[in-house]
This record gives sequence, C-alpha cells and structure tokens, in this order.
Amino acid sequence: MCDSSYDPAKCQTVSEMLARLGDKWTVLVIMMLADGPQRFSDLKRAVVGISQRMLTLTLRALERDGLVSRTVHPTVPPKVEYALTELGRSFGEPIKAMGGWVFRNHDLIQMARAEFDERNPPAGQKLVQLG
Amino acid sequence: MCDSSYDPAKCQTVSEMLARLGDKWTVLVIMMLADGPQRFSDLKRAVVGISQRMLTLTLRALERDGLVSRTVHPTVPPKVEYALTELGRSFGEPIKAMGGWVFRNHDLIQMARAEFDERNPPAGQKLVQLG
DNA sequence: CAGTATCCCGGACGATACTG
DNA sequence: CAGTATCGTCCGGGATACTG
Repeated sequence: MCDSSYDPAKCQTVSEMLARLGDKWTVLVIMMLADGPQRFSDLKRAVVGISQRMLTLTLRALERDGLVSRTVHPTVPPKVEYALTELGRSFGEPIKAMGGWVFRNHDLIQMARAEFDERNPPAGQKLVQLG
Repeated sequence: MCDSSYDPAKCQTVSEMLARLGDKWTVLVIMMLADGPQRFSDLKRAVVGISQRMLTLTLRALERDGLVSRTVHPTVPPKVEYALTELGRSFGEPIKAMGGWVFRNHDLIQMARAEFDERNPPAGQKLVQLG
C-alpha cells in the first residue's frame, strides 16, 4: 500500500485517517449521517453517550477533511445541518470493507482470543488444578 | 454494515478492530510482518520510534486476535519469531482498501483541509487585511 | 439550539531499570 | 535477546457552566 509508489505525505494521511476511524465516535457519527442529513441535536441524541464537546470535535474533524458538510440556517433558534459529502459517502466503501472482513472472521477472532486468554492467565491467579 | 443483520457482538468487534488499527503502531508492525517473519529485535529496529513496551503490547494484542503467531526458539540467547497468520494476511485486504481510498482521494482531502483552515483561522489571530 | 470555555481525572505511553 | 516492572507525564475526553 505504502510500499509501491511510496509517498510519505500520502502515507501520513493514511495514518491520520486510520487514527480518526479508530477513535470512539467518528464511525458512529458517519453511520448516522449515512441515513441522511442530521441536525446537531439529532446526532447528539442518536449517538448515545457522546458528549457535546466530542460531537463538536468529531464533526469539525470530519468537516475539515471534507467528509461532512455543515450548513447553518440563520433562523432563531439556530438550525445546523450536517451531511455526508460525496467524498464522505465514498468513504463508506473502505469502512464497509473493514466491517465485512470482521463479520466474516468474527468467529475466528473470538476463538483466537479465548484460546489466548486460556494460555495466558488473565491476571495473577493460582492455577487451582488438582491441588 | 452493522445495519443489516444487526449483531451487537460483531459490531463491537468491528469497533475494537478499528480502534486497534487506529493506534500509532499496529499498522506499521503488520506492514513489517507482511515482508515475512521477524524477530522481536528486528521489529524494534524497523519500526522507528517504538518503545520496547509498546512493541510488546502491540504484538500481544495482535497475537490475541489471532493475526500474528509467536514462536519461541528455546536457544540461548532466546529467539522469538513473529509472523502473520493466515488470518493476519487476509487482514491486509481491508487495510489496503483504506489505503487505496486515501491515495485516490488524497488531493481532495488536502484541498478540503486547506480550505477549511482558511475559513477557520488556525488560532486567535488578527485578520491583518488592508488595515 | 448549537455551540465555546474551563476544570479535572484516568489511562495511554515513554523512559528506565531489572530478569531468565 | 526478549521481555516484565515501575514510575512519571501528558492529554483525551467527560462534566459542567456560560453565550449568541
């Protein structure tokens, strides 16, 4: 990926986007917006557990990267609508690729984890086995 | 992705894998291992800037998820080899999908950022414009 | 309603030292 | 060599209060 036609700048962008995807809220917000434009308060309500602060920061980051558009309706009270841009919608592809892979391999992953946790005692505990 | 055939457990695994991908080192380690099995110290040297601690933690996490295998050669001094499993190699697909998307849209992203940063003053600074 | 500002805590991570 | 243990720092992010 970053091996062929190596471009440090682009590789850094890859890291940045991965880091963004990796945070707790971004994907959830994108998924909500995939259903269509949403107001700030709608998102706040839909994305359970997100704080006002984090919703703002998440949306700002997505807006900055051009994945989300922000349109202010100068009414009173204010009304701000967020929507996925064309770029934002196309971003669904790689996300779906990730999601698809996990779904296909979910059982293998869980089995691997169970096996690992069995081999590696979860915490300091005596192996009570036959005494 | 998580909309159709909704399964909370699988969706959580998706989040977990995304979070893993999002951290600073995981992808770099996977890319190194894509070239073939590597010893601990080789990885340490190859992944510039990673601490011993973080390399260990990263490898443990990947091992637990079944993406990486760890084989100890009981020699002296010790020799431990890490390698991608079949599952680990298949994980390259969605990663490549992400990377491909970013590469294709790199310029759009950069332009969006530049535009955003122009509209939104980077920090509190006077707009020195025509005085 | 849709934010921004401030405070504050827990966890992530680097640095360092020690061990089989 | 390949770790584990311990310590200290930094900052991500939640809670709360205030504003246009």
